[in-house]
Amino acid sequence: MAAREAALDLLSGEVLDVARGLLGFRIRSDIGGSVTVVRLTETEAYAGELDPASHAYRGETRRNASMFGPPGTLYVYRSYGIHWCMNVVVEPIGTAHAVLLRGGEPVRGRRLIEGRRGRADHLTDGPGKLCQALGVTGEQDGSSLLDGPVRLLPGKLPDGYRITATPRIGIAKAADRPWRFVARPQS
DNA sequence: GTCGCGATAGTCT
DNA sequence: GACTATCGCGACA
Repeated sequence: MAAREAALDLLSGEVLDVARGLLGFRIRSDIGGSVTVVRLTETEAYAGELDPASHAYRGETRRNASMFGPPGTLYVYRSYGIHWCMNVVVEPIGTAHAVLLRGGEPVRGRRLIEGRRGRADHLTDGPGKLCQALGVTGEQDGSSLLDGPVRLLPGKLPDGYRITATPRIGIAKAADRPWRFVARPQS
């Protein structure tokens, strides 16, 4: 199966399954003439208008418009006025379900990532850091993860990685739902 | 390793 | 005018 079809197949599922299933997938960005790749190890599910913690809970606005697009759309927003955070839109158009990409491990372009981050550790272990590492900004908001500058490539977690579910981070509403998924080497 | 705190500006009430 | 789907730093253990 081609990469595009494999990614679309996953994105057609239910948002919790997508959030879990994205672990091990890779994000490839081709921005500013340079390619960087990160393998995903941390995601969170947001259930659109059904989820008080979702940006889409109160319906469509200027900021969240791309959440209402087709599966595979990239939703990028500014967090705390400083950072960028990226989401993968899933399920049919209009449901505004999405998966926040929170963290990963550098696979390719490590030197470029270190340059963008301005340091050599903690490169991609947080949603703002992940976007900075990949060079993702509001310019990519609304682009397609299937054939845009930032793409989703199928992949598997390294041997020995285990997935755990925990409550989502940094939210006040619906804070009890264990919709954050983290993959770590078995300890 | 954990905890506390300030920075910062767009978005919505 | 209030509230963030965060980060990096310093203090402490």
